[in-house]
Amino acid sequence: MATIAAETRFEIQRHRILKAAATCFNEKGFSGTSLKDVSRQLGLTDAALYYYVKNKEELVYQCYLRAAELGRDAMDQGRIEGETGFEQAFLYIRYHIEIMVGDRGPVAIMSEIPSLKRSHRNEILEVSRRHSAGFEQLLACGIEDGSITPCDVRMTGNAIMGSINWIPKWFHGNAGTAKQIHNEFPEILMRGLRPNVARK
Amino acid sequence: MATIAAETRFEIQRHRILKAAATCFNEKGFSGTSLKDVSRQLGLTDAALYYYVKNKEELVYQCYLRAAELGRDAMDQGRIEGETGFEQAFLYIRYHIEIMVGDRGPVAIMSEIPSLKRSHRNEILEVSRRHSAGFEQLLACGIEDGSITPCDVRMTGNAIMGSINWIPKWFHGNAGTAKQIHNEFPEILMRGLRPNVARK
DNA sequence: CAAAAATTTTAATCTAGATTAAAATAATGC
DNA sequence: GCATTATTTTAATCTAGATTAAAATTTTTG
Repeated sequence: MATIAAETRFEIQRHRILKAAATCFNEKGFSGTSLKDVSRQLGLTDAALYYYVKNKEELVYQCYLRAAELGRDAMDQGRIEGETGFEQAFLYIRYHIEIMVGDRGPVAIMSEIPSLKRSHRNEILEVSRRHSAGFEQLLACGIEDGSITPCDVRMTGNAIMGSINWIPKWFHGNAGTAKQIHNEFPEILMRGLRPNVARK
Repeated sequence: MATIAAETRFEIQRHRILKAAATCFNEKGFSGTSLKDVSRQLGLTDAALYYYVKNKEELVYQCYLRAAELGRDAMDQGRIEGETGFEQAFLYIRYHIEIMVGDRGPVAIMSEIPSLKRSHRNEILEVSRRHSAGFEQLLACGIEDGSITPCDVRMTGNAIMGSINWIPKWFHGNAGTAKQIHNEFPEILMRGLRPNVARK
């Protein structure tokens, strides 16, 4: 078999595990998925997982870290490529969703932060807050530069992020739907924010 | 102590239990909450819960049934009171959110349907589908009567319901925020759907 | 108030699933 | 191919938490 540097091999397997775990967690929740659920997907034994993560809590934590990283990447890219605040927000959403429903997914929904141990919980909460704040900032910039109609950025952000976070609850890997989602969702989520030339 | 008819007393307690359970489930998930978590909130023993529900699965099931009922009520009321499709959808959202963040809440998020036993799962899925379909129909009516701008009602419905479903993940009972949510959210979720007199 | 019914608790039992240690197997470098 | 390192499995252990039965307590009814 092709020789692969140890670290790479390890990282690949670790990565597969995180994706399998994310699938399970999204579907059945943290406590609802057993390590056997995860390992079975990979043709492994549950005990094998302990070679890659310290324990189950660590597994969720890593999933969340990865989710945060992917979200951050999407936002960075949106920031770079968009001109106006609107475009930046729009592109961020587009990229984030593309990742969630595409090959790099599934991405774990951070819906069980309370299950994490204190230090991890605090870290994820912090990262999560930063992400929300970043999005709100995009919106604020858009309002500033006139590309977004004035609104409560906190609540608007919550609404949009909620929609995005909920996607894995109803999307289960159908390719057609995936295309539909990433084609339509950014527009659906942002269309209320276009400043109107004339509205009574 | 004031004498209360047995059935009423039972129903009251049962109801308190469902609300306490919904709080826990929303926060920590199905498997993540122990019956002790629920009973502790009420000053009871975990064993006492078995007088009201057959088992833990039944408890979630009942929570979901109640959530479905409240959602249905809100939609009915929106249908009755609104004139146009837009108004009906808007009012439904308003009422539903009012319930979720108000005194009748918390309402359980139906995020762990897979944890239900088959028959319950099927029933909840059916009810849930019906609810989505009902909302999509409101949107379709709105498009029909010109109060809503043409759009993909399936995807738009998913987006809006996702926002709503996610609310309990970040709202934790603060009265000020509650007011803000139910004042602003309906507008935030629906503002993209107003037909525009003029848009390039 | 006393009997009957309703509600709750106490004290077990039982099980799934997390975790671990030691053994077995596979991959790699020389 | 051999020695070493990496990976996985087998086979225990251990524990939290669901569930239950019987006893205790509280409420209701006549």
